Amino acid sequence: MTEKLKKIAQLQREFSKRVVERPLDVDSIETVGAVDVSYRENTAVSALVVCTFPDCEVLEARTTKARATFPYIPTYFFLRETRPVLLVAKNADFDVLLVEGHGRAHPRGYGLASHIGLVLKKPVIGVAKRPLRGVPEGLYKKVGKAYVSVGHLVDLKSAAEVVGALGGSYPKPLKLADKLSKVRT
DNA sequence: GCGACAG
DNA sequence: ATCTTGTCGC
Repeated sequence: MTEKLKKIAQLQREFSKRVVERPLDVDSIETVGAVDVSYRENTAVSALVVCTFPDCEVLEARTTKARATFPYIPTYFFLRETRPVLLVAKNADFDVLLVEGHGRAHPRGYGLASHIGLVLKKPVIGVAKRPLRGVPEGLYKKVGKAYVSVGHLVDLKSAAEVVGALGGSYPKPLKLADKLSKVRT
């Protein structure tokens, strides 16, 4: 499997070049989406919450289930959560998306948030609770307790502004998505 | 053997 | 992430 991972690592370095970093007009943002995934045995439950920006009034909330097909391996996290995230974010509408995980703040400059951004072709911001080892501090910015990094179609400054405008120690939309994904049925 | 890191 | 009671602290 390590051989497979080496190929994946090379792909990450290549896709990393496709990531677009540019200012995002924060004043024109009207809605923010947030996705998080929780696990129950072999099932991945993903949740999406779309809120108004920056007041966080919930406009939409949905969940979806999928089989967890790949284990969690640090720096290869996107292999595990891309499917669940894309499933729940499909056809959803938002100006910018917050993803639980890193974007550029990754050893190869390409985490889950970057991958989701390239696939959706929408602005995505990576938000994590802890930094990954061996990642230059300049690749992320700490806002409250959140480690913010560029996912796609946004630059670090704008990304930090967006998360900062949401207030709180950790972005509320993500807290809601986290909570929703853990609802027992 | 040592070290150990998004979720 | 998840398994889990009580418990220390703001």
